[in-house]
Amino acid sequence: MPELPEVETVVRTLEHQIQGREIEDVAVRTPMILECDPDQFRKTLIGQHFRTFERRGKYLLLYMDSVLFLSHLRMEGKYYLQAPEEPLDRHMHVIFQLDDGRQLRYRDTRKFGRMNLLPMDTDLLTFHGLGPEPFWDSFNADYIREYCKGRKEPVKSLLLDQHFVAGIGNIYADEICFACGIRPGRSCARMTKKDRENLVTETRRILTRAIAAGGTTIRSYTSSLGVTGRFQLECMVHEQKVCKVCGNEIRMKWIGGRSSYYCPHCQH
DNA sequence: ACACTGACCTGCGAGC
DNA sequence: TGCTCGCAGGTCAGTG
Repeated sequence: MPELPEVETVVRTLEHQIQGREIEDVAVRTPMILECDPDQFRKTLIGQHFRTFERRGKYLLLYMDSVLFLSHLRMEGKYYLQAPEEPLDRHMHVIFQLDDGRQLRYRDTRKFGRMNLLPMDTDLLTFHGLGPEPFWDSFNADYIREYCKGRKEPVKSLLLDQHFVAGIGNIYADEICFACGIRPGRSCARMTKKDRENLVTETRRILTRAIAAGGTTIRSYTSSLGVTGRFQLECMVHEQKVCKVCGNEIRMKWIGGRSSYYCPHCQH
């Protein structure tokens, strides 16, 4: 569920909570969460401090003293800051003991999330083949036109393609299509110049609003609250029954293996 | 080269 | 009540 705005919220919350803290110990209870050797992971992180906090697409980038700690929450990954006395449940897979006595706990019911350690100088521009961030100048109408050359896939699938643009998931993809008045199943080859321009502005507008909404929750974080974002923005179409603009019934269609919600009256 | 499908996981809710 | 089944979704490997 975490998409770009939620990951951004998690990054900023962690920055606020644990910047400068040292990792005293690491317990890896579920090795499959790691993309590297668990012993190596533990040994490398012990003694390192959390220095700077960034995001690229849906990846959390935690820069330590001499290593880049990478975390992807996938569907249900969450971080908790808790006291060691608080009980662990069976979904808490990686525990970081901090030098202030607290523990940073990674919880993930479906074990889809992944962690890795990479060199500090890892090139994040081309990292994992990720496309531009929605807020980069390089994500513009001309870029979309070039990317779509020779492609016929649905606009919805395009938005979910992390090589096209980084950070958008199923919920925001539906919302962006609605905001643009484009049916999610329409071929990207049939977008007009105006559609491409709208896609850029509406993507940025919706993500900006969602980040702002997520950001407002940061103030209320307590030490044990899950550092995560549920969807902060009120959805216009995703999982809705009735269109909030025209009152028509919202339809659900299977596009690229994803449930896709749209208003047949407002979107063409 | 592009497009589509299944696997990875687990919890939950619908239906019988 | 208790079981099975399908669905949720991000990413990537595999296939057409």
